[in-house]
Amino acid sequence: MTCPTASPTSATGFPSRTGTRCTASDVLRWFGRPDQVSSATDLIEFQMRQVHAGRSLVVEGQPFEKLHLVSSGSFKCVQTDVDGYEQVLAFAIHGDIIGLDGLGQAQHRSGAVALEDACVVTLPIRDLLALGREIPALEYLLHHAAGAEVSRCGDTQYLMAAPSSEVRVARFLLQFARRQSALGHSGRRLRMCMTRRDIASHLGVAHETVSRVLTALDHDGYISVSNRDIELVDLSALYELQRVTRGRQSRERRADTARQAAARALVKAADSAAGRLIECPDAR
Amino acid sequence: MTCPTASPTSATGFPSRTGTRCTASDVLRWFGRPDQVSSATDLIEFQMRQVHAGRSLVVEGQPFEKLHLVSSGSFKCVQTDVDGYEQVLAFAIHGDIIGLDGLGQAQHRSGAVALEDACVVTLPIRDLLALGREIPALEYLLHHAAGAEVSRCGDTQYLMAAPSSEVRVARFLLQFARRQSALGHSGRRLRMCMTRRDIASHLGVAHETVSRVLTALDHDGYISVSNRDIELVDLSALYELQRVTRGRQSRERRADTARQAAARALVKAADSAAGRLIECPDAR
DNA sequence: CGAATCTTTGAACTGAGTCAATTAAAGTGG
DNA sequence: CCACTTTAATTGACTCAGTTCAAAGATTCG
Repeated sequence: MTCPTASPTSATGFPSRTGTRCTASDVLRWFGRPDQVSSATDLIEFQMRQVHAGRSLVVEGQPFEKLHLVSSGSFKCVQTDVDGYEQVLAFAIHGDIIGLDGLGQAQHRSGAVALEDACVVTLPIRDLLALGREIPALEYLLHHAAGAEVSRCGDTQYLMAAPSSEVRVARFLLQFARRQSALGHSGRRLRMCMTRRDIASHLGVAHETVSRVLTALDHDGYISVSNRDIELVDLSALYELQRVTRGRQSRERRADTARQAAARALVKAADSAAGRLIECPDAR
Repeated sequence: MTCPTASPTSATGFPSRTGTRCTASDVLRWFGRPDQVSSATDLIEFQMRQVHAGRSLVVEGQPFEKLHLVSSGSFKCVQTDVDGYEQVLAFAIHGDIIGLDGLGQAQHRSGAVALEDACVVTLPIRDLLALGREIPALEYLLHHAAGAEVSRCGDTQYLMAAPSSEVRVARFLLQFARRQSALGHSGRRLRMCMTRRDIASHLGVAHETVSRVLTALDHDGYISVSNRDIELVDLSALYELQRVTRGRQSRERRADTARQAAARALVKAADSAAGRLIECPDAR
């Protein structure tokens, strides 16, 4: 869930200090619906909560009582199987809502762990539903978040279905970049707070492979990796690479042809096509 | 989304003829909430629609206006990328709600194609939301469906993240069986209406691999494949196989040891563990 | 009955997993 | 603040599961 019209100002202007309370007006502005703000929404307050790096915000099996709107920091959403293997389902950043898997269920089936010190707005589901009856914008917000969550699952599956690990990583980077830029952040310079192992789990590959692919993409000039900071150097080339569904070319041929001028034209054509799964993030 | 307390009687008793209208009471009973049925819900009618095999119920990019409750038949939910590659996101059967990806969005991002002649109940979202205000059970139904959809995404990711294709297929079969048995159908004898290619797309493997794995599982006595009818012969062995997360044994060793008596005990132990991702379906 | 699609099977190649060892980074405690 | 421990990341070598290409059956449908 990203805010479609968020400006950098509103992003930074959002309250993020612990102990601070946050009004429904703040939340609505945050989601790009300042027109829905009223004196009534000014009076509705939600609690904010700080979560330290490595701590769980939601635990698997916990009764479903509230949703969490990420105000700052980031989380990984995980599901642990009987043998203790941790599957990373998603990464939640700024503006995402955590806990939607519990909607209408008795308990959460996935947990959420903070990847860095973070701050969330707590939205008790009972309150939210009650308020939603009087303030349609709040009800809409919930539905929008749920729909977006389902949609994003499709993106993730598309990501995981890629035949080569190189493509998976490329798609992951582009998806991540796109979400960042939708929030008014840089879509080129990315801070990856998660470990390589987390990324690997999310993509369904070995963590060594993630490491190798990142190194390879760096060598080939697609990206620039420095520890957990990744810069997308050649966005259009990366976009081309990510498109490969099957029977991809060898790295040499790609470097010679695909990455040339033609790429840019193709990106534009693809970008304007309807129903695209991954958009090429704007240069910022 | 499956009905937790559905009995075979209520399943077959649900109206499924085209042209028939279906009341909110029918829908509530269908979802195991007969206590919520009232004279008011008797008066609310929803249209039913028949969809022939191969026809689209929802098209990608279509404006979001309604949800569809599958009354009979089955569907595949798909997302097509710019190059025409079709990613199968899920299979919807009896009792599932199609179109939740559009909730709170302007349009659908995934489509739905009937795998066989099917019948659905059309739930216009405007009506549903309006009715939800007066009849909380209907609102709850929507939320429950949305939460279940998100949860199921986790299952699918777990499925796709499996390191070996054998495990992916095993998990897929068990998931499918579990959903069938939750509806009061057999969890052993499965009718797979989708093509091998559809399964392959959903699992993120080559369609040849699906074919090979099914043949292998048949030879090893796990299942019995006859065209699109698959019988799960040894459920506990299949459950054991599915658990393998990494570094699996060779097929011979498995056949010698794991499939023996020990398996059954392990299944029971695992079955009672909380938070399991895939339950071992009951024998029916 | 023929065309199209789906399914199975074979053979060859290779990408990615596994194991292992080294280096780097991030905590921890004195 | 530095030594020490622990965890994360990188890199190499080896092996094999799974993709790809190809071609032969089976099934479905008009």
